[in-house]
Amino acid sequence: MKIEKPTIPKGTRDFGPDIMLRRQFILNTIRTVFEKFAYQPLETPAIENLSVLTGKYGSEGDQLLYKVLNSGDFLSKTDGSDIEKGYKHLTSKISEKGLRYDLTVPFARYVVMNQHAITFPFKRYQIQPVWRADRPQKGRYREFYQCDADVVGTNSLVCEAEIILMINEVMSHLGLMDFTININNRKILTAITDLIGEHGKEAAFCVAIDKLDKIGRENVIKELSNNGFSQNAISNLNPFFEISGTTEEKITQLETHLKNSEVGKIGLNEVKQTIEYLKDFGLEKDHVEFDLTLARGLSYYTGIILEVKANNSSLKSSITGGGRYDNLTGVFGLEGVSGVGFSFGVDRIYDVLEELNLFPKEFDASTKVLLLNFDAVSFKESLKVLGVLRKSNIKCEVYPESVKIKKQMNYANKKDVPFVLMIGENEIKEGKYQLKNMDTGDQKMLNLKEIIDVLTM
RNA sequence: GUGGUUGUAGUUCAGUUGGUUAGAACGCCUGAUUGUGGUUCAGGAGGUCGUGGGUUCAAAUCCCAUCUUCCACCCCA
Repeated sequence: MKIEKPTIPKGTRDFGPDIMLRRQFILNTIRTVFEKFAYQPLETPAIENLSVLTGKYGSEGDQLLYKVLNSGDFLSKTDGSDIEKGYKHLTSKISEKGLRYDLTVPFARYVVMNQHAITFPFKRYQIQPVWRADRPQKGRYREFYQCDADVVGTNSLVCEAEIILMINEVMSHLGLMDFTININNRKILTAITDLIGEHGKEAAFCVAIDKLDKIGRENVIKELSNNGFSQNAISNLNPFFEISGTTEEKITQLETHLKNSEVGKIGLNEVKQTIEYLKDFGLEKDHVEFDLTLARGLSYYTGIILEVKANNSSLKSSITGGGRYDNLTGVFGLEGVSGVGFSFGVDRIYDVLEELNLFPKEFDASTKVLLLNFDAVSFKESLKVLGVLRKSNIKCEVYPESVKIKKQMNYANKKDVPFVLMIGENEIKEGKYQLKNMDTGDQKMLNLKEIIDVLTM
């Protein structure tokens, strides 16, 4: 049999111990903050019925769904003509399940299925991997974690404000101080599309305007024009391009421009109210910047939208995003449930922290002391000592085989174990053990109590 | 889905216009040192040159296909 080198699928990654320690640091930080804000945990299955997933992310999104082939004879429901009808038709016949694409849609599904048991407003957080059949590149993976927190069943803008508080708290715990929370409101974008006379073309408008900082004004105009926006509409857009200044200044300018649009005024008020709440919370620096060009792709947002980017990072894409959706559960038959949520992209946050060298030096997760294994008698005594040390919550291990001391010491060095404990014939006789500090090379004969004192210092 | 890019030892990489037995560093193993590590010294193992096909007297090197890596576009965390 030919031996082939094992590989992992494109866009997926293994997380070795050193990486996992850092990931857990991020994950634990996020989880702690979610729970402090009274969000409750939820997990949903990795695979969902395709009917739950399809049509929720736009036509592009459907392309990026991983479909799971029916088990058993997946061809049993097909015949030759199905192939001729094309792959989309065939897919529906041979695949009924798919990997989840995000955590929001499964959450909506959960809310609908459990509406009678849920007390609204319902605040839940969910930290699980999601999968997208995208082509991988910088900051983009096919399997990645999302950390979502959503509230459903309330329109209160305090939720939006609390999201901004949570983002600030998480970032500051992670040591990432230089970031920007861009916010906007879908209603404002709807209003602008209406005001320039292109009612209903909001989606195309959003996609184009979102790229303003990336491709520039000329190219945005070109793209709008290509998408059927009239010359007149595009020139009507000019005043909006001129909006600038601080968040307050931008809002003031927009108030003039949007005075004839009901929906625009509502959207603007939502932004103002959210910022007002932030002041009430007493947040000193909120990192919030109003950004009229922020649109975000997902089709279900209807109110405030937000996106977080790390400044001074080579990663230009967002590390956190979210917004309000008025009717997410509507597609599953539950109308009138408004929700707002956001999601931390752990994998991207990891990349940023790594690049900016912001990870704490030590995580205190490795072995504190290694017990050397001299011979059978020493080993037996070691097991007793291990039990005592572990009762004192000391991370410890014995080298499992009685090999050369050099090799055992080397093991301690490789794992950055700060202490080794030598339990040999002499030590057992004396009832004291040699504790060696691997950094300084010092070693002392100590009794168990003294050893525990040193190790728990 | 579109365009580009990458692949040689466990790892990071050299490898001339195609020409003997494909190299280095680090890592690994053994010994100097049978109860004391990091350092040093001596020695050793380790490769179907991503895979498959083609051109050639001769291919890591040239051509084709395929997979893989990374980057950009579309879109997104």
